Amino acid sequence: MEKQAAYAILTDHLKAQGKLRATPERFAILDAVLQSQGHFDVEALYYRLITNGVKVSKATVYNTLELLQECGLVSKYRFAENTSRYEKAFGRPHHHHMICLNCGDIIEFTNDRLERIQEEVAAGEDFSIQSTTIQIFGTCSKCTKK
Amino acid sequence: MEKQAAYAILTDHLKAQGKLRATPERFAILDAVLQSQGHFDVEALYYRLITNGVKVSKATVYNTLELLQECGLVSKYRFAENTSRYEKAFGRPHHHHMICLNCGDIIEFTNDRLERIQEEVAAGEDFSIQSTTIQIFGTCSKCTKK
DNA sequence: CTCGGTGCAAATGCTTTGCAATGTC
DNA sequence: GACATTGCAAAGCATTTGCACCGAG
Repeated sequence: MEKQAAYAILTDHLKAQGKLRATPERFAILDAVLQSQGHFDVEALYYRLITNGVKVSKATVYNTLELLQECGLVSKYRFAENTSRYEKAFGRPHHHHMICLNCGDIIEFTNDRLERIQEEVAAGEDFSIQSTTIQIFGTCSKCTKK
Repeated sequence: MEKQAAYAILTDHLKAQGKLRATPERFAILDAVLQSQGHFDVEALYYRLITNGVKVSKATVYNTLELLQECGLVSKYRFAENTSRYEKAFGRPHHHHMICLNCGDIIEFTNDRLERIQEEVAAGEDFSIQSTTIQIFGTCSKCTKK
């Protein structure tokens, strides 16, 4: 089950860093992230934690999300707004986004050729890739029809 | 000369919108943008304007940059930080960025195949593209060598 | 002369920080 | 016990807003 694997990744990361501690808050936040669907912002995640009876502060949510990002369990995005958006990255293939500027809908897509060309381009500059983001802004089919 | 063409684009846009006025501030900011090299943030542009003796407020800079974005004279980006970055879009081909997470350097690149595949992907979803952004995060060659 | 635009400063909203209290190791 | 981590509230920043004044049309 994915939960155990994700826990293991986090635990390993904590140990690997030497001084990081395994606190209940960190695992509670990881839980909440695993249960999430699609994209979420800190506000929504915090709200879900609180209403589920988990006592955490927003500061801890921010800190932990950064930690989870470091071990590849969540991805952080910044579309057009001034809020950061996150999404669970565990057990999901690397993918990109089409963002509808009208209704805000986000369509995910994957494309091997895009990945390969990006690698080629980076290699040409001796640039070593850590992560890539492709965002296509425009109007989705639903909004075009209206 | 590019300045005249850019002025014309802005003037046309103002007229086209019906109620927008041609104020000296708007053209002064456009001037400053045209003189810019690479990416800049509001702070830097504002500072350049002030030190050049142009009296504008930051609010106007924000407003005008949005206006210039609407008529395609500047592009707005959001890399990882919490500041928006802009760059002059006039007379430049559509391009993308590799961002070095170590030194912050930004390498620009263009690639026709990437553009074409993006179009294909969007077409497959009946999504009509307005703009696209590709960001490759990682380590640049200079930093790798160190 | 009318209303859109500007400057200023205050307000907003996301994110970070400082510090005492807490609990992991 | 030592010290990383937490919670809380205050501080920071980038960006936006409200409003009186100004000036383009």
